[in-house]
Amino acid sequence: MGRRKIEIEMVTDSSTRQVTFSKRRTGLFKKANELAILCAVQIAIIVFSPGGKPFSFGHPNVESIVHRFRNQERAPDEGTSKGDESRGESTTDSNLNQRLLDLLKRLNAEEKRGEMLEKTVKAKRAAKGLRPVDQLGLPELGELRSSLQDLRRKLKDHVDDMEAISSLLLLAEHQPTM
Amino acid sequence: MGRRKIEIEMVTDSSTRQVTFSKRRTGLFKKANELAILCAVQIAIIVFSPGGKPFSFGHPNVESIVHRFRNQERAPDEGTSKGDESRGESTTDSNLNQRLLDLLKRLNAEEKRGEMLEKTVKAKRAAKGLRPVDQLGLPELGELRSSLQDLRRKLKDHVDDMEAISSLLLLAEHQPTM
DNA sequence: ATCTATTTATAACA
DNA sequence: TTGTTATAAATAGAT
Repeated sequence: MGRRKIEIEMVTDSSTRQVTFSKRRTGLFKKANELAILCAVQIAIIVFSPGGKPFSFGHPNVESIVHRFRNQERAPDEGTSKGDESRGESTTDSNLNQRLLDLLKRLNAEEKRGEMLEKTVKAKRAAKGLRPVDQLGLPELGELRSSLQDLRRKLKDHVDDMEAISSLLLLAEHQPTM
Repeated sequence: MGRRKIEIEMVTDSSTRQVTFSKRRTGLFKKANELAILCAVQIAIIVFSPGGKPFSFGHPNVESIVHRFRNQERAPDEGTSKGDESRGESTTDSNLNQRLLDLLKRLNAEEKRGEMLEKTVKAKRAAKGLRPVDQLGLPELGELRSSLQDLRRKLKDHVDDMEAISSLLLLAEHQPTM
């Protein structure tokens, strides 16, 4: 979104990183605020700056949301009359989210570990227009794929879960240098 | 960012609102993920869907971040070699952030405590188009305003602090039922 | 779920 | 840092 496209990897220059953090944090909070108003929902964000300083955003406030989350309360903002359906999903969803993050972290770690892998992937991408995740053959990436397939199997009947998968795929596509 | 520009106000159509929520939540989580990687920082997001279902994102995970936030720990993610410089700032900034949160909590508490106050405020709002915070006259709210003015005075020369003020004002404007 | 026309967010710069 | 601008991205409405 700037003069140039940048890879999603740690910004090496400390100064630039601080600027990026400030600008993107502002943008993120703005987006969160819009989401809260547009959809009339509660949302909380906590982020620590590169220097370890805490910043937070909460609509209506962080504390109440954290509390509600911890108690896994599911008081309907506006009952969509799908009471039963939504009840069991929350836990599942949290688990998915966590797993999604774990997978992303591993993927990211793999990338940085092997330059060879990166080159291979790029070469393959250049040759065809296939999606990166499906092109990888190393054990670790195969494991990622297996995890995805696993997730898909287990979530066949859960709409929100399918949503989680798409999120994972979306994020995976944007992992740096793939 | 779409075919048309939309106003930031609750989407009235329930179906459209759900779609908007899904799309923007995905976008928000993606942005959070990028921020975490680009700046090597910890971040957590908790949001409840219009149906009351919880969704969360955490890098590395929600729990640890919430915990760190609650204990107001300021362990430096990575020393930017600006030891002295960043040392003094973090405390100031954290204090501001904390104060901001405290003020918001008190404001929120006041709302729930007095129905009378709420009605008065609503009546005043209906009468004119002024911002809520500036309309209140009760001791507690006057105190909030004083705090804001105090903050502004003390922070004249600090950019980050001005940012904190704008955040506070932004949040204050969106306090529920005011 | 996909596909564009547009609106936004931002990486470089100044 | 505070603003400006050229581009990359996000997304509203429609398919």
